[in-house]
Amino acid sequence: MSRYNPSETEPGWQARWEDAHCFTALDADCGKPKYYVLEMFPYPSGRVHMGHVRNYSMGDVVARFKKSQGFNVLHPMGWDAFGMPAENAAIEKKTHPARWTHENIDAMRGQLKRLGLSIDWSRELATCDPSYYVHEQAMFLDFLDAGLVDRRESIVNWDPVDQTVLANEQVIDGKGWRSGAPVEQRQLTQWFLKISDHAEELLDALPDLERWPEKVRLMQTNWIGRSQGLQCRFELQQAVGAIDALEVYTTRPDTFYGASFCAISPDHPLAIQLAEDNQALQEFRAECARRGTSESDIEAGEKLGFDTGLKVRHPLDDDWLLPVYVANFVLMGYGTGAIFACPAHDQRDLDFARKYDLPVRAVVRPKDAGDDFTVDKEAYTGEGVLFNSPGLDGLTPEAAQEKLIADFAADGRGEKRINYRLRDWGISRQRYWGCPIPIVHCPDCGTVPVAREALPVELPEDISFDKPGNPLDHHPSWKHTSCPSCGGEAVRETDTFDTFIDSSWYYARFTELADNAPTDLAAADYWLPVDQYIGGIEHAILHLLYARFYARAMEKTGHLSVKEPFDGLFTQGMVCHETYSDKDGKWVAPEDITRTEDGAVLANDPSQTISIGGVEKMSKSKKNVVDPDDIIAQYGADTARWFMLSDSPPERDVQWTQDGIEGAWRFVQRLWRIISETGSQLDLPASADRPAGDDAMALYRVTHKAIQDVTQDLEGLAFNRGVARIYELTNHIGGFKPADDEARAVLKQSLLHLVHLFSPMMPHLAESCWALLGGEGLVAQAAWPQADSDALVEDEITLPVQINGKRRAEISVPRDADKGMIEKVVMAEPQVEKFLDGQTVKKCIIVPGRIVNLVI
RNA sequence: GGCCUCGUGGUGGAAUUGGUAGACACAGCAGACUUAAAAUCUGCGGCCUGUUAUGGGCGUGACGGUUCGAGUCCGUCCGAGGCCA
Repeated sequence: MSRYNPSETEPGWQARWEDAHCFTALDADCGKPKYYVLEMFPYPSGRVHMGHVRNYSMGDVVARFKKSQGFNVLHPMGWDAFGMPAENAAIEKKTHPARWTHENIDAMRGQLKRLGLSIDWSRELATCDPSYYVHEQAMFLDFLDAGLVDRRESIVNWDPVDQTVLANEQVIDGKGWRSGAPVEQRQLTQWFLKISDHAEELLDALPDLERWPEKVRLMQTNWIGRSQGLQCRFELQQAVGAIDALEVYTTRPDTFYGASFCAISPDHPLAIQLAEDNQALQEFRAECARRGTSESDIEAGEKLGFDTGLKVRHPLDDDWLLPVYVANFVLMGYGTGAIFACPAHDQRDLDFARKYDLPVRAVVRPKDAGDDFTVDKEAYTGEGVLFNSPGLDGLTPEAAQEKLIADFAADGRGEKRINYRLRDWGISRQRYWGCPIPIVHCPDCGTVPVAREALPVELPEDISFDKPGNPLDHHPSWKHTSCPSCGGEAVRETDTFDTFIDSSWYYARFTELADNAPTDLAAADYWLPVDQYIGGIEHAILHLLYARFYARAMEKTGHLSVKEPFDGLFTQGMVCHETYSDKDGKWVAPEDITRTEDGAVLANDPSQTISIGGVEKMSKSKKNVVDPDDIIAQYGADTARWFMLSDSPPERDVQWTQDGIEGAWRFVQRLWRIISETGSQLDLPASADRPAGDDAMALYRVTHKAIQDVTQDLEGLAFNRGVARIYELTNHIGGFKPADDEARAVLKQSLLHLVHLFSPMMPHLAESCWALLGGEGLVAQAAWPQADSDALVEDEITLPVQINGKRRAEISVPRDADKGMIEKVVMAEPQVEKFLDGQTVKKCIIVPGRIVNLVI
């Protein structure tokens, strides 16, 4: 008996699939329902990692399963090919970003092909290819015409290491999401996409995304951050130039009578004006800029204030004057950049008030507290009732807010405002390796769009990375051009797009690689929305929110008919591995160690003990990575895929272990052994009919139960459960001894079904087994088996019998037995009699088909 | 600090969604085959008890509650993780 050798069989089957064009998506008129499976496309870093293997294995199971079920499946692959690492490689390795990227793509395409994924490679695309980004540039001009684009000066997050601007979403804990460097504040002219105009729409549509994880919808809800409040004027006691009042936005107008001071952002026009002839305030503003203004910085950092000496009148009491501070915790980008502070009911305000010795007056008290309620070091933000507030006492904060907003609106002193935390999306990046922004700056005409017939604006190839900053800006000739409007001398925009733009529409591009438009509407209408999108949870906010916005922008400009690009979303967990470190604390790779009974030692020097650390996400920096190529070479793609899908639920993290991969490998061999040994003795046609013999019928039942369960599991993306069902079926088949030809024919059919059921997970092994059993054609093209669910209904069923909720016996009754009959059988059961011990049954609960419970 | 998710054997995890807890797998132990090992096959396996059996008690982070019945629903607490602060 020969072992199954994946390195011999797998490339052969991959060639067969390719020759048969198995995975080429058909046209809309093929007569089949469509199904679009998409996994988040990879960045071409050069190597496929285990996270990719898991992600693409899951997508491939869905694609193969749906294809087998008769759908016209679209399962494409492409490359998120612009971005910083290519430029870093250019600097470090002196290779051109384009060359580095294309070499990486070639290497990774080979790796993905070795995994045996059912991808329609005819639709492959790379975002760095001018044939892709030409459409991105054209759409940008469309967006410009449609009023979706803005260009303005703004304070931006500046990454001093990457020398580029970052969106708020790309700043994590005050640091650049890629470089990890502390982010600085700078004033720059930037291009923006007006995503904040769509904040309400993006928020309102979330509940309809029923096939999205609740968690992702919640994260987006929080990110969009809707708040409702009052905007009103606080009159300045004395005007400063043209400024005679502060426009204040507050979500807590109910706390007006607890007002202690007003605070404005360091970037507020009033602060800027006052600073003109105030050296101390100038220094204070500089200090705030240096400290950063990301929300978490401010929350964690010290609250700083600068007393302007100005006073404003309280909106509810002309005689009540409040001091005006410039404060670092007030953001110009949120609301109006000016707040009134009620220290008793806001922790930041309280910290500030205690520091600068300002009054603290409580106006909301817990329901069971008295009017002597005060606040010391912790602001009271809970529910309660108002007090110390003439005309509002006794109301809940919510009721008081509504009343005040209504009152202010009625006499024109203020208005209700809905605010969103979501900011416009700054898309300018001072980088070379990105899509050029198709704009020309003319000294006479201003910013002028590049003529459509002149697109694409291609990146120059001859560039140098000798200087920091943007190579496009340093290029000797590229940026010099003529104005599309007046024909005079002008310069090109040297910024390129944020790469999140590239990934915001690739799902639409896959539906048809049209030559002269971003999308072919008919194709896009047919395929979109994506039926199942699969990727990492780390993209819950950035990519998924941008893509949702972009689909709306494309819809508005006539490039799409749908607003929501992804009907079903699944976020898979990470691949983790134990970490190892030597006595100096340096990370050690798994292949360099040997496990011992009580720990681990260095493989090439067993005298060196290695300490075993926690199980963490595979990462190069911790060296706890396993290379998919090594695994494929040793065990084959099927084994790697099977292991990635077994055991752990797909949304959770999975731990890569040597035992686990070997277990999967043994199962591959076991399947091959059972099928080839048993199959070779079954020299007769398979029978799909219900058999007469008891043993054969039992096997038939088990097989059809497995078909039913696996189908359901794959439908629900519960790959680990499907795997368990396949193990179960294999165990049954492995132990089955056919007594006659009928049983042999059923066994043969069971084997074929078994092969079919595991084929989405282990497609190569399945083809080998299918061929060996004499299955027709390729499994990859065979129709998914139908469960004979009628056969699963047993005539006799086993019911557990509980007495006072504890299981005491089991009875066997006909499936359709009525309650009276069940009760009779229960009472006749010796075990039951023993436990009843003559006591009377007070109540007899019978749930047909489920359980019997006697209460005594 | 707020919101959300999750706590089940030595381990990863099942549990028809309120109805026999621990499927399936990994690791382990015992046996068969073998000169031996590997591979393979068979069996055992939550904990305690001991009248060795189709027995009893306990058992899904902790404590309460609802229910004939709770891993599942509710409340409080403890712990882990995530998001927003």
